[in-house]
Amino acid sequence: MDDVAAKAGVSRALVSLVMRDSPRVSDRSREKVLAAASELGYRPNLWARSLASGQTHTVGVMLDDLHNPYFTEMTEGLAEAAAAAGMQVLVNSGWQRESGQAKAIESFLNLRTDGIVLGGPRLSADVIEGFASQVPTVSVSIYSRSDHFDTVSNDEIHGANLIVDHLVDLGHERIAHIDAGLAAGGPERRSAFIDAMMRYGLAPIVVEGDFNDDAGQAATAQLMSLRTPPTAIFAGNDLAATGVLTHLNNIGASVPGDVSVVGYDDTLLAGIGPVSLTTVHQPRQQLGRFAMELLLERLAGRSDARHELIEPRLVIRS
Amino acid sequence: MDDVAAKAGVSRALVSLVMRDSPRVSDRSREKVLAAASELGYRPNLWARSLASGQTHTVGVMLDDLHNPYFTEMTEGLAEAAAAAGMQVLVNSGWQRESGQAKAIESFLNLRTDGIVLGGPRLSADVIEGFASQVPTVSVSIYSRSDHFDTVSNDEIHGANLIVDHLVDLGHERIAHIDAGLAAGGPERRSAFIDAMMRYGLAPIVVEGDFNDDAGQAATAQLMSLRTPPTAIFAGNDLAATGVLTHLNNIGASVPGDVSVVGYDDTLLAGIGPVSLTTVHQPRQQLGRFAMELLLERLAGRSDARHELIEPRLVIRS
DNA sequence: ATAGAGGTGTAGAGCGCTCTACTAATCGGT
DNA sequence: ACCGATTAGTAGAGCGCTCTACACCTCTAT
Repeated sequence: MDDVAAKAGVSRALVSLVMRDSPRVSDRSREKVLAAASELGYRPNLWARSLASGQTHTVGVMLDDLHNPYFTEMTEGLAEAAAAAGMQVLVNSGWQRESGQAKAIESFLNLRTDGIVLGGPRLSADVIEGFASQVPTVSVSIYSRSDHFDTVSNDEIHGANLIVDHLVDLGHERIAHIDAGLAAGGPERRSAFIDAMMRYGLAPIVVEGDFNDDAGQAATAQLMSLRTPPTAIFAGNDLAATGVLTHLNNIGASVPGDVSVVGYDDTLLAGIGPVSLTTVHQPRQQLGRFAMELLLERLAGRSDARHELIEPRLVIRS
Repeated sequence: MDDVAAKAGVSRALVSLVMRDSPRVSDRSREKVLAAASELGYRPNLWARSLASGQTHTVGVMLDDLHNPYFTEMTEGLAEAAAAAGMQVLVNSGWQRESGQAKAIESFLNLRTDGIVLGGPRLSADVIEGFASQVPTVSVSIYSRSDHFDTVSNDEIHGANLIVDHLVDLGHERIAHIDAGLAAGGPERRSAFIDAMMRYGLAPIVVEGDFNDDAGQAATAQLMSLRTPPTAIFAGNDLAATGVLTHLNNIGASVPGDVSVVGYDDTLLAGIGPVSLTTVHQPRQQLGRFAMELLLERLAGRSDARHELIEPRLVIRS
């Protein structure tokens, strides 16, 4: 910066102003500085800038699992919104473990990121509040009523109801749900399913599963070996639903002829021709954009917590 | 840091040493400092540290497309290796455009990351060399013989040959390839496809596409409207192949009955039961780990370029 | 002619660390 | 009793920026 200032015959402070697009610089000086800078190959050091200004212009994004398209698509929306606001995105994986998540967050705190976004936290609200007081924090996909951090989540109850309504409309009475244990959204979807079924006076059939293909297959094998197998299966998410399809395909059952199958999330998978899965759409990229908006509001001064619930919608396929 | 030093009754320099786990500190002082630090809730500012030390301990990872599981899985392997080496990973998307990639890299340069990893660069070797001289750079999935940056790539020629051999073995003669323009691996796959077809004395049918679902659908629509449509389609990657499947499904063509479809990459999508796509497997996480290793070697002082080629294998599905 | 306003530019003290060079204390070994 | 080596700790000058306070110049209105 000193070299550029010397070459342009101005002060270091002026170079700083030019680099930050300040309007307080005359066109003549601006040009001189820009010319000197490009000639010397000068580029401002963003970290030194952060140190001096106290703002890092970075957001730390902790993802439970980089492997899960749900989170990466959310991050995509978030990154877009961040870029528009002139912010960097720092991604850390929590490796599907609580300890990994804690480590990821610790490193964001040390880096003094301007904000933290949690994608599928496995941490209790207490723990989150612990650092949310130090840095604006938004939790995505896990609902909470905390006063200290914002949340953006899907209305799981509504989503599960959409599915049950749809299946009942089609005339189904023996509807089974493959749950997802404690994974993000799993418990809510299960209990909403049970409630909805009870409301219709139908027996809620629930088997244990997880958010992956294998679990879907195994659970379907169990369900189809019942004395009276279900006529419809609501899988915990799309990945599990494809497992359902695979098993049904293996035993020669037709879909939706013999059994109806519904997924959840409307990931890329559901839309593929031969899969064509009816599912609940969650606007993942929008979720990410929303999270970024909340963060920006916090940075702009808002101090009360906001909890956004996003309305899902049913995508009817075959 | 001053407060901690005062509280512990030592100098600021000693606090610095303790925070960096220096062996040059007595156990007694170490305990005093640690106690004072935790009492005051002190945590070192990693950016100030970077400024002073000249090392940022971050790697910038530019991904052509966050949406593509190929890249995120690669990043997963890379992030793991980075964490093991005590480095942060900064992820930026290039939004599938050359200009987006340039912007992403620009920001890494401004941040002075210790290294840059390019996941599927759409930039020419010249451009890459331009910044590779300033910061250690590894390009993943695009082969190059440059002396100025390292590459980790898949043996695309071998992969494309595996596919053509397989399809010819199945008796196909009208085989079409949907290419991926200049996207990572695209040109290599296309030219290897053409060579392999020529070797069999078969006419290489090539249409233009890209590494996404839409491009796959559009290209398939073109192919199927030919007077004599191909009996087999080799898509540039799995994502494009799912587009192929979707279109074929829409027009009522059966796979593999009417048309055989082959993808590339063996992503998550290919393994799904109802998709069951024959494809070429690339060890993506290993690719990422490899890239990180090369980067660490560079940081440790290696100055000659290394170009690693990874052998792919065919995964035969339906 | 003069004061005030607005537009440009500068000096210099930080931001929170690390690093080099140095001092002081301790430790065998002669 | 003295020496050099080792160990433990410190002072203070950076690292590359921003930011506050202030100086200077040119207008315009009185």
